[in-house]
Amino acid sequence: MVSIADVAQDAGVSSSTVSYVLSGKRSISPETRRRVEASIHRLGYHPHAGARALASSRTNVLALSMPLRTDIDVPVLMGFVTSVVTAARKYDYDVLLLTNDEGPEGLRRVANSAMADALLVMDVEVDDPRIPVSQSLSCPTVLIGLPDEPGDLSCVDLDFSAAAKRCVHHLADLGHEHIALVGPSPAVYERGTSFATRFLRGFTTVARERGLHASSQPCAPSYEGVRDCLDGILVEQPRVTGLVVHNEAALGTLLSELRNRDMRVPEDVSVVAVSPDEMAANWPIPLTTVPLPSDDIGVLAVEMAMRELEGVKSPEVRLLSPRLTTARSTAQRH
Amino acid sequence: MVSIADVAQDAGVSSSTVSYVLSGKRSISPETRRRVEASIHRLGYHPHAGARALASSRTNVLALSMPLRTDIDVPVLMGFVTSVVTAARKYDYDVLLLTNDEGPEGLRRVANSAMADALLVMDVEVDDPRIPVSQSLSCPTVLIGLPDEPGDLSCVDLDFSAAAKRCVHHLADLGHEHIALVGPSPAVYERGTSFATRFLRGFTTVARERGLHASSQPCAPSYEGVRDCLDGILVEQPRVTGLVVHNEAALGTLLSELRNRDMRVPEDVSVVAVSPDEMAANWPIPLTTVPLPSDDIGVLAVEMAMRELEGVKSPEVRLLSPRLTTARSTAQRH
DNA sequence: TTGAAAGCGTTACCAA
DNA sequence: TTGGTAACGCTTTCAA
Repeated sequence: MVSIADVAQDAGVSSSTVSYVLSGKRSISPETRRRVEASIHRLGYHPHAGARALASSRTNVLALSMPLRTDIDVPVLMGFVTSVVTAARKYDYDVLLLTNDEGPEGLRRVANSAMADALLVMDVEVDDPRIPVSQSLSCPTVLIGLPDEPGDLSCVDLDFSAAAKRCVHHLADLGHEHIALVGPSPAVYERGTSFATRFLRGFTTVARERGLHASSQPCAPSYEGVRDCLDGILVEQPRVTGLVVHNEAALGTLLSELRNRDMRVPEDVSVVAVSPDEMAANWPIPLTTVPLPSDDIGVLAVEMAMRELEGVKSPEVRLLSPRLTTARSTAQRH
Repeated sequence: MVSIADVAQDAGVSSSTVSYVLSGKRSISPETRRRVEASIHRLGYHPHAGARALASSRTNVLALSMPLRTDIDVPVLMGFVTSVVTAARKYDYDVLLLTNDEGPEGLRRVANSAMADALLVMDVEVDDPRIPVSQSLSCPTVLIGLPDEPGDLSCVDLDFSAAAKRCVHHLADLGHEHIALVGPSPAVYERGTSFATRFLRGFTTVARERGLHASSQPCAPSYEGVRDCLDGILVEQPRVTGLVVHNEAALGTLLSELRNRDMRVPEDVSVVAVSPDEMAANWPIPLTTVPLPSDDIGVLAVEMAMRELEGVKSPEVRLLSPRLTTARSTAQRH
């Protein structure tokens, strides 16, 4: 392996000079810099990450803890992951992927053995065991999601309460008086994933404010789940004309089941959905949506981690304002 | 930070002894081992990964290179990723995630800077730029997928040719004489992803052998894509009674579009699909499928990498035999 | 069965 | 603007 010493010898300088050329932490004469860079190139030198980490106590690695579930929407998850990795590279960071099957121990292990400089924790639940562990670790941590007690950990998420409110206002503005929420899978509520609760709360609040008749149903992403959910809604609210869908995985099935029941969108029922950015084109009808900006969230999570690593920023909670893009799936009530 | 020297002092032994207690690379008296382990526990010692990597030239990290596409089926991808991470942990390995937006340079960077011991490359294309790079790296590499020229790299994938054959035989055995293949997105063919071609070839070969009338259409995963694809099939083959679907992302839309056109499954048309393991339950009707065993493939990829790292195994190509599980979506031709 | 000590490749401090 | 040189924390060879 070609080391910094080889480069130094080749360029006729000391190894510390080479190091400084690389890091830019002190000024180097143009001539020296040129020679060093030439040697680096000629010898095909690459710094050794382990040696660097040892000497500088910096790994340039971020650990990303990912849930291991089937009831969560996989494309959304993947959106986070890719945007985190891509954003991290902009800061010359790499990403180590942890899954939750190791439990919170993974975070502890990685932090203790100095494999990563900061921790990103996805899909946090209200009472997530990874939270106390992260807090005990004195390693900068950013949570993607919003637990009840973030303590001094940073959080970033979509403002799901505001998102629900936008959906309800939109339907109310169009004259709908009977609306229903198709929520996430029951399992999501049960394990206390806060975005579900926050969305539901926003939904209920504004529905009441606007004097609407509103109900809500969780919805398993299977065909039966969607069918039962629609049955439930139509029993409780036979006059429903507006649907808010907060369940990306069930959306496709739901739309085709509506058609199956001869409920036309938007003539018979308006549909507004929370949906990943990219999916818009995949539906039979352009959907009015509140996009779930997984890219923005991932990028922001990385940026917040970087700020904390630079020591110039204390932990904070950032909730992104939702946008609502209107399309043909919502219309004035007939 | 508590180091190995601290442990050694606390236990009254040398630091090399502590190291050997940890690695098990030489025998230690029970008494010494006990004392050392007690000290480790008491002081909360954790080995420093960077120092280890520097001294041993082993990182215990695997790099996983992931595509960054929207036309690939995301749940399948995620299946690979999670199974790789989980399997890696069994060998005390962690996984560094690379995306293809950095291009093949990511692999080079990670290997050169000794951030990983081996490379796993997902979703390889026939003429993938990551292949020559990997070959030049003298770093054990396992490809997930099967390129035209694997050279001396290991490969693991489902035997897609055999998978197609099973599907066609199944339909032929049920008496279907006019069948069609709903293939992946055109983009997948265009960029030469070999599984698409291998599947198509298997399909065509057996269809001819069995004397069937067969056609095939690529299919974009959008609603329009599915509609156009079905239109195309019904024009070319109005008498089709059997459909082979090799397009996980389009499957849901396709089923609902069939229903929309009053084509009942399986009464009017039998459907057999290549589909991720877990999805089976999500369809309105239990589907006859050839499961895509992403878990098995991920596990196998890790195992092959481990064998190569142990130096006891030379590169090999492993194609997994497909299973076919029958369900209600395929039936005897009426 | 154990210890001493020489690396591993960088960084960063102290001098010049 | 540069060089010398201690760390950094661990593994492993050589000796005992």
